[in-house]
Amino acid sequence: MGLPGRKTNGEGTGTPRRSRRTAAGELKRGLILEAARAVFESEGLDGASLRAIAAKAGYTPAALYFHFESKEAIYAEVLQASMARLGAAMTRRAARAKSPAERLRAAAMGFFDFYQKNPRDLDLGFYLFRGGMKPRGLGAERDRALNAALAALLEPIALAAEELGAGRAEAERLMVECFAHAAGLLLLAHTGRIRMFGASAPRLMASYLDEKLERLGTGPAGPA
Amino acid sequence: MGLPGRKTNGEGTGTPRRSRRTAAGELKRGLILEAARAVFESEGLDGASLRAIAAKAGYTPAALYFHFESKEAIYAEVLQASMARLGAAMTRRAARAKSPAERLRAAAMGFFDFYQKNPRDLDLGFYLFRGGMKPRGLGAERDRALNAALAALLEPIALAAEELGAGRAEAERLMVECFAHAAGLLLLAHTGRIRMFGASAPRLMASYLDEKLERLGTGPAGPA
Amino acid sequence: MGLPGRKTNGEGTGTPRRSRRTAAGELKRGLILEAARAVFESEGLDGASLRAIAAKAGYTPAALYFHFESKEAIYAEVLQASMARLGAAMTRRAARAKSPAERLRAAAMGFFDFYQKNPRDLDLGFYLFRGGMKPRGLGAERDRALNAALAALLEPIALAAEELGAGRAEAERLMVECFAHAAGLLLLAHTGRIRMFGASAPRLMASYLDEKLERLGTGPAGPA
Amino acid sequence: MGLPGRKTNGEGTGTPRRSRRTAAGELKRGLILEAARAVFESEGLDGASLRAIAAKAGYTPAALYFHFESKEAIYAEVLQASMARLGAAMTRRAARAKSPAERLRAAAMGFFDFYQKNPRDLDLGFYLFRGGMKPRGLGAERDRALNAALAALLEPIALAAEELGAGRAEAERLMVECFAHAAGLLLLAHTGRIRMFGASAPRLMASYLDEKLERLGTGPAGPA
DNA sequence: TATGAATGAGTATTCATTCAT
DNA sequence: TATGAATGAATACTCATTCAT
Repeated sequence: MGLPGRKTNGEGTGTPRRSRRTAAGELKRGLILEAARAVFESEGLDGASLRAIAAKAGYTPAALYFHFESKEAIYAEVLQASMARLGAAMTRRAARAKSPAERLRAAAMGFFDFYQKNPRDLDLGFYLFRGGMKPRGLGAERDRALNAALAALLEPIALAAEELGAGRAEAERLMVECFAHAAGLLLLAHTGRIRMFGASAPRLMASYLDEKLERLGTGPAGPA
Repeated sequence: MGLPGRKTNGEGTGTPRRSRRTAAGELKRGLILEAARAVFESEGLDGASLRAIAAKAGYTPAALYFHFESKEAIYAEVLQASMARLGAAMTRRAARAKSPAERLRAAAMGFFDFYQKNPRDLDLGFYLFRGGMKPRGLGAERDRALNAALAALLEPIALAAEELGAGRAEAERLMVECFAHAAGLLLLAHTGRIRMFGASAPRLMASYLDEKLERLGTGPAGPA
Repeated sequence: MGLPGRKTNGEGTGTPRRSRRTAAGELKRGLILEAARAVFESEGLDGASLRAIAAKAGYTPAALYFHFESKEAIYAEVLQASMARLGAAMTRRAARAKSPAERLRAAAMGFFDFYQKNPRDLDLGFYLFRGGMKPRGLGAERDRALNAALAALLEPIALAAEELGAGRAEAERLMVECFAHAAGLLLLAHTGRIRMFGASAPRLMASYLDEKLERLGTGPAGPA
Repeated sequence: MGLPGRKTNGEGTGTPRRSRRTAAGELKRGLILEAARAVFESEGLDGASLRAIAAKAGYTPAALYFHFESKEAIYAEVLQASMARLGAAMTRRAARAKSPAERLRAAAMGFFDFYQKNPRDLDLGFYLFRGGMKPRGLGAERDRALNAALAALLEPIALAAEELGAGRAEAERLMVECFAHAAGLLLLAHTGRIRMFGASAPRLMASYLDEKLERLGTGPAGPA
């Protein structure tokens, strides 16, 4: 009666065997992802079991397997959606910026503030960008996609730096530095290590950008 | 790689109630911690179950409870050992520094390099400093201890900054910023997001410190 | 011996959240309860672990969780079924009684005889009516339900006493006394302490009722 | 190292292989039993693990095996001690009784009150008089001993009844009835089923004895 | 497309007991 | 006489996944 446990797990690469052509199908996928996000939000990463997601979505756990290959696939798509929201937030913010310097600030602070205000998205990002995804074969491809998405998201920072006179290499370096500083501050803030030093994360991020911009104006910092 | 470090291991931390001061006992504790580290290394944090650790150590799961109060206690002690090694590395490095500026650099780069070279310790740190430890009753107390240890480890940075003319507040801010930048860079490097931009994490860290030191020499950055 | 009784089994008791009204499902539930009863019978209450029950039923332990919320839920339902059988037996007996005195006797002796003939049901009752159910959160609610069921079962004794002229308070007292005497005799009989005195439990119960009835006829015993 | 789990369990009957001749040995046995009692008192039956008892006694679990054959053996001896205390309480009470009727009352109420006031002893009695003791071979002999002790304890009731004119058979029957009624009331009281009917257990016991004594005075109830 | 049913592996922890020392 | 160390079996319960229907 129902031989289980034989984790055959697809044909190797990671492309779902489902057709995914019907409009109804897409809609249901969306509802499930919504439910997953809600569960992440309320229960955190550890509480976000397939069962919990299914329950929230009004489905049986088994039903999800028609729409998604695995739990990790759901996680990944939720992260994708999260990054899409992040991108939207950053775009919204950039639209109001008038000068290159303002664009740089808008992009970097947009990134920072999004995660500052949505700590669960941060959780998600940390989790999935790290070793969370077990079936590595599946992960590799998605990893590329996530990297590309991330690069696209951060690109405005580099562009603005170029507009401010930096060379391409320097501009990219600055972009990475901003990303790193933001990530570090967020990590600290998120885990309470910032408050413990009596500091304010957003202010630290802002002043970091101040210094960077000032330096950009002054002149190139030399090759590093 | 084995040496569990100096452990101090007073009477209040998290060891079973009995006396257990025998040399053989301590040795076995060490072997178990070694095994735990190895499991972290090979299986990642999620795979580091009690069973896995016990198996690696050549024990029955139940046997571990003679030596440790709980799984979390093992985790915590492994982390403690990791931080002890970090501290030792930083101290070694600081010993060779002659000027305040060098001391600051030594401390910050010592911190950074340790984790750069021991990515599993980084994993451990990230995991345990975050919400990983569920049973909050135990966790709360240990959290304080870890925070204190961390603060003590980073303090040399602040001290050096003060020697360089910074006020206490500014010095602490700088310390936090260095910590955050290092953490961010490590995170990125660790997850492959740095190479993808063709950058070198240690060089980025070094140049971050250059800028900071230069700014310190120039004069205070104003209140933030 | 199988029939789990009338179970009523509304929507609030202790069954998994889903609809599950399928005939096959109910049947399997019944089989599991049967198995649970059998395990109680052969292993005693302490040996009645989930595993044991599952094994007897031909299931994996995990499978039971599809049909029941928890181990205690199984216990409770087995007890419910037991009480349902008890109720049926008492009702059958009461139907043949013509006078109030006969009704009182029928109720009390029906209660007594049921447990006398089904010692495992007695075990079950003793166990579950005592501190056996650890998770008090669940237990508290169920406890009320069981108390109510028990009270309803014994009520005919009090009613008959009232018909025989007793006031409400006296009638209830008598009911409790009968219950206690029956419980005590059953306990003794069940543990072999009765035979050891060369006495017959049913005869003792019957003569206890004789005395009580005689006393009721004579007049009230005064306040106690 | 250290092949365990092979429950060889003595040579069959239940006589400990220990010598038990030294005075010091007896003293330590006593201390352990004391500890066991204290644990029963504070933790209840389920919390009374060997480990807990050993800890309370200031020993290692393994140490207890020098003094006792098994956990059940400790339980049994604690019960023996409990019954000894019960006997003492009853004797004390009987000493103050002047007439046969008073002696009967003293014995029965002494029994009842002891358990009423020491519910943990009741727990113990219920547990061990029932199927609690797993190694049945061991249990059989002890069972006889316990039965004998119990019979001796209750005998004063029968004796008093004889003094009041009852034949031996009738006297024994009365003794058993009193025992049963007390046991039943205690069970109900102990599990909260008495309060639920708004009755008071001791009062019910007392009035039961009133009726019995009245009936004894009146004349024999005829053979049953 | 979805469900009910079931699985096997896994979770941390407790237990009474044993044995070398 | 007692300990430290270890064991194997047990505990209830969760998980992602599968499959027949």
